Amino acid sequence: MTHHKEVTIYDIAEALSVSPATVSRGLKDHPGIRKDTKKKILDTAKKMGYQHNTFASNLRRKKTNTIGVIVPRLNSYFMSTVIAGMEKLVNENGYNLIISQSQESGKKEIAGVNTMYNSRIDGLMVSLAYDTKDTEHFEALLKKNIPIIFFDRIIEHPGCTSVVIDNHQAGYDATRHLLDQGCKRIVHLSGSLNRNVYADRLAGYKQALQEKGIVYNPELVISNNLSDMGGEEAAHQILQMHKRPDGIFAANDTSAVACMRELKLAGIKIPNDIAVVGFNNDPISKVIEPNLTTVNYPGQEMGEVAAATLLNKLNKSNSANLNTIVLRHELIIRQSSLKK
Amino acid sequence: MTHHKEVTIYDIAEALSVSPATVSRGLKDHPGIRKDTKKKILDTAKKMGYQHNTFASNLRRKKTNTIGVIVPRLNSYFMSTVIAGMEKLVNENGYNLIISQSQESGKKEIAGVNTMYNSRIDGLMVSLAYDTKDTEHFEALLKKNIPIIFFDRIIEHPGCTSVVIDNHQAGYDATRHLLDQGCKRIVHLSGSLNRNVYADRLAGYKQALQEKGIVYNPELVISNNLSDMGGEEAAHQILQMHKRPDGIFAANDTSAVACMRELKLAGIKIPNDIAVVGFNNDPISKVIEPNLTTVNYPGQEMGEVAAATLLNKLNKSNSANLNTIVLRHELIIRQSSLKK
DNA sequence: TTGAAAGCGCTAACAA
DNA sequence: TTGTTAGCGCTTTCAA
Repeated sequence: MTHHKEVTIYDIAEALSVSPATVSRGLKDHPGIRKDTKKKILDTAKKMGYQHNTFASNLRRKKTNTIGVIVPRLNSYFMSTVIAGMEKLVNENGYNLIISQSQESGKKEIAGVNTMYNSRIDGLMVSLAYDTKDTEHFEALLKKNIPIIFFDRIIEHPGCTSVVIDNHQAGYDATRHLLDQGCKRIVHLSGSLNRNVYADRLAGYKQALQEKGIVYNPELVISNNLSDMGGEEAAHQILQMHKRPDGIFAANDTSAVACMRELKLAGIKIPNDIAVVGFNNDPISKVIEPNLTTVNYPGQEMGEVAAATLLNKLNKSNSANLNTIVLRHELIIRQSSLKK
Repeated sequence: MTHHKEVTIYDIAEALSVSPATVSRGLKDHPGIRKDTKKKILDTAKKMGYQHNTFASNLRRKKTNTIGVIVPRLNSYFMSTVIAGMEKLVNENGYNLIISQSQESGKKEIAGVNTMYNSRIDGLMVSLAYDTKDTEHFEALLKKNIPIIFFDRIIEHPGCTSVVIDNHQAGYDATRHLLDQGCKRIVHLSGSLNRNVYADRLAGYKQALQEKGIVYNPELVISNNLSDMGGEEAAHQILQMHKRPDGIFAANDTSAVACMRELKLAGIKIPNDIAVVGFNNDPISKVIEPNLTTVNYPGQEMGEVAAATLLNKLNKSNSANLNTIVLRHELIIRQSSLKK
C-alpha cells in the first residue's frame, strides 16, 4: 500500500557515479555520449525500474506531446473512424490524444477548448459544433502558435488548415443522380446552414437543379439536426406536402434511413414513389431496404490526413502553409435511388 | 510570432504585493483566504491572462488528473456510447481522458498500457482485446496503486472492480425466448471464448437448452470475430448444415444483421424459417427487416458507472472494495424472433 | 565526452 | 489569514 519512491535520474546517476546530466543524455539519443556509457545507463535504468517523468520534462521543455481533439459527438460511425485514424498516426509519433465532445453545443466547445488550452496541448483538431458562430475561442491558442486543424465541419481561418471533402460537388453529384433518375421534385434534408458541410451540400443541390432548369424551391429544404428523430419528422413533413416529392437527398445516412422507415410505414414505395440518397456511407446504409445510395466519406483517411498535417506543423514550424486539403468522395449507387 | 512569456503566479504576486503562495491559494478554493484577497487575485489573473500550468502542478502534486481508457475498437455504437458516458463524468470532475485502441490485439493493448503508464495516468479503464490472455501488463500500474476498472470485457483480478451486465442471464433470456417461440435447433453465433462476455452468453444459452431438455450440440456454436464478414460466413455455414436450424442467437447485432442479410438473400424467411436474436441494441437493429430482437446494453450507463467508480477510488483510497458491478439488461422483442 | 548549476511554475509544510 | 522556503524531476547552457 505504500507509494514506492520513484526512481529518478539522480538515483541512476548515483548508482553509476556519473552526473544526472549524463544520465539524461544517455536516456535519449544525445550525440556525443560514449556508447558504453549510454548502454550502462540504459541497463541500469531498466534494472532499477526507471520511468521517465513526463511532467518534469514537459515543464522544462514547455511541450506536452499531447494533442487535443474536439468533436460534436463521438457516437457516429463516421466520427469513430475519424478518431481511429487520428489515434493511429498520433500514437505512432509519440503523441497522446485527449478527446472532448461538444455535444453540438457551442458553449461546451468553448469549455473544451479552454480545458485543452490549460492542459497545454501542442496542437488541436476540431470539428465544429452545430451552433458555433465564430473562432474567438481559438484565438488564445493561435496567439501562442498552437496549430489548429479543422476537419469536416470547418470554418475559414487564416493560418489554420482545413481537411474536408468537396461537399459542394458531393451535393451536386447526389442531386444530379436523382435528376438523372427522372426526379423532378427533390427534397433536401439538411443540417445547420451555419456549417460548411451542410451549406455546401445545399449549394451543390441548387446548382444541379439549376442546370436542369428546375427552379429552386426553399420549401423543399428541411433543416434539422439530422438525427433519427429529425429523419422521422422530415418524413412526416414530406407526407403532408400537397404535392408529393419524388426524391430525397439527405445530408446524412442516419436521417435518410429514419426517413425511409417512416415513409415505408406510410406505404410509400422506395425508390419508385420516392428515390432516396443519403450521405456518409454509414454501415446502416447497407442494411436498410432497399439499400441506400450514399456518398462515401473517407473517415479514417480524414483522421489520418488531419493528424499528419498537424504533426507536420508541429515538427517543422516552417511547413508549407496549406489552407485546405480536399479528400476524394464518391457516390455509391444502390437500390434506393434506382427507378426502373 | 514570438512566444509571449507566460504569466505565472509570481507575476500576479508581484503585481499585488502578496506572496506566490497566497496567489496559489486564491486561485483555488482554499479555505482560510479572505474573500476580497481572493477576488483581487482572480481579477488580476484574468486581466494579466494567467494560465494555470498543469505540469508544474502535476510535478509538484504527483498527480496528473488524466485517466486512461483502452478499448478494442472505437467504432461501434456501443463503444461510442460507453466513451461518451465516461467522458461526461470524468470531465465534470476535472479530469481528462486519454484514449487508446488495442485493435483487438493483445500486443497493442500492452503497448497502450505502457504508454499510459509512462504518461502517469491517475487511473485506467479497460475493455480487453480479443486475445488478451493474462493481466501481467497491468501489474506495474497496480503496484503503484493506480486503480484499474475493467468494463464489458473483463478479467477477474483481486483489487480491480469490474462493470458488466449479467451476460449469463442475458444469454439465457435470449435463448429462452427463442425456445418459447418454438425453436428446437438454435445456432449460437459467438466471439472469443476467452472473453467473459462471450463465454457467459454461451453458458446462458446452454442452461436454457438444458432446462428444456435439449441436448447441447457444439456443432451449432459458431465462433468468429462477430464482424460483418463474420456474420456472413456464419450464414453460409448455416445454409450448409444438413439439418437446418430454426433459430439463431448472435452475440452482437452487427453479426446478427449481416447474417440475416445473407440468409434472406438465400430465400430464408425470418422469423418463420429461422428466428433471430441479436445483442447490444445497436441502432442497426431497428433498421434491418424484420426488426431485430436484441438485448439492450446500457452503454452510456456502463461508461458513467465505470468512471464514477474510478473517480470514487481516486478520491478516497478507503473506498469500499467493490468487486463487480452488474448493470441491468433487457430483452427487447421485435419481429425477427416472433413466429406466428 | 562529461559535469555543475540553474530554473521550468507550482504546492504545501511550517512559521508567523 | 498570509508568507517563507524547499523542492517535484528534468533539461540545457556553460564550463571543464
